[in-house]
Amino acid sequence: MYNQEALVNRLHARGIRVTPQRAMILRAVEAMPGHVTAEELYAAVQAESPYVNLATVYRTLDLLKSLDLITDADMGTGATHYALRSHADHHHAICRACRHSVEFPDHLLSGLIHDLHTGYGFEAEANHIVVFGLCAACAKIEELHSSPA
Amino acid sequence: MYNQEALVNRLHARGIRVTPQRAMILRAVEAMPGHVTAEELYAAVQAESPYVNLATVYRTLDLLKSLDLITDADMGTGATHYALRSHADHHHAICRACRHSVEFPDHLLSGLIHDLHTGYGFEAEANHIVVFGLCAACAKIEELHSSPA
DNA sequence: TTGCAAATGCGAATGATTTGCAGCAAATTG
DNA sequence: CAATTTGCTGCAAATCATTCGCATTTGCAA
Repeated sequence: MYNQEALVNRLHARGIRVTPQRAMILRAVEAMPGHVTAEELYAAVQAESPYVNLATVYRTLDLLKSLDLITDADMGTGATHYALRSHADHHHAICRACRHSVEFPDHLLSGLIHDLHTGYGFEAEANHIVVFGLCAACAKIEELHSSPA
Repeated sequence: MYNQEALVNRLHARGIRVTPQRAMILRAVEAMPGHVTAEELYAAVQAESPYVNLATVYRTLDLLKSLDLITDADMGTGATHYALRSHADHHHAICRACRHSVEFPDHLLSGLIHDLHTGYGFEAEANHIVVFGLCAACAKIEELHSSPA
């Protein structure tokens, strides 16, 4: 898996200070699977050391984002979800009814990304696209509700 | 263009009360082009009558959303943008550097929507998809900054 | 060691959205 | 019609994620 120190090394390599709190946050990001909220990371880091501030978590997340090491996505829950860039090989289709999310692979977007590039010169950062809609089950339910008009 | 009373009629048709404030908000939604924030609608309606509350604007927007008459999209500005469902025949590619947005047509997503449907039974409501990335100009600038490594 | 820039903690501020609740208006009932 | 139920509104207060100001601490360089 991940080096568990990969992010720390990346920061070092770029001559960025790696403070204890940053190291803890970085390790937490790497250790947690998939997408995490700032709050969840905060909780994880607190378990290790209670003297890390939520604001610092946000600031570190911002730093990592600006270095392109993590990606963020709005999954429609109110809180931003973060994930390692290297984890971003899939996307999400989220059902607006049951809130469940279906992951779908990267290549379903390759057409769109290609078209945006050739047609508009736009470099889509399609790392964690979120598409809303209705999952199979909920779509069926909606249908029942609307058809007997 | 739009009937200017189309939404009002739709509500009537569904047996939903059309109060003065709702009528004003509905007309404002129809009159304003493209995507609007709740705050902008609020301002527009205030101009007509100062006794309409922001909470009512939100509540009406929720109502319209639940009736599928409008769509909402997070354009990354903090505030949700609303648009008439009938206006939703395009999508947005937003540059994370210059914040400009490129509109792209519906059909670039047809492949994705089709794949999600056949592969996952997911009914994507791809009315106002927002894709972030870099526009042609900003991509070039980024390139200059990173290449001399 | 001295100094300065960068990083942190803390609590307060922000900004969009929601909610509780009392008052009102419209629709429904008898 | 009067009475009653149902739903809408305004208001102000509450939420919730995120950011800021600012005083303090830390890391690294001279």
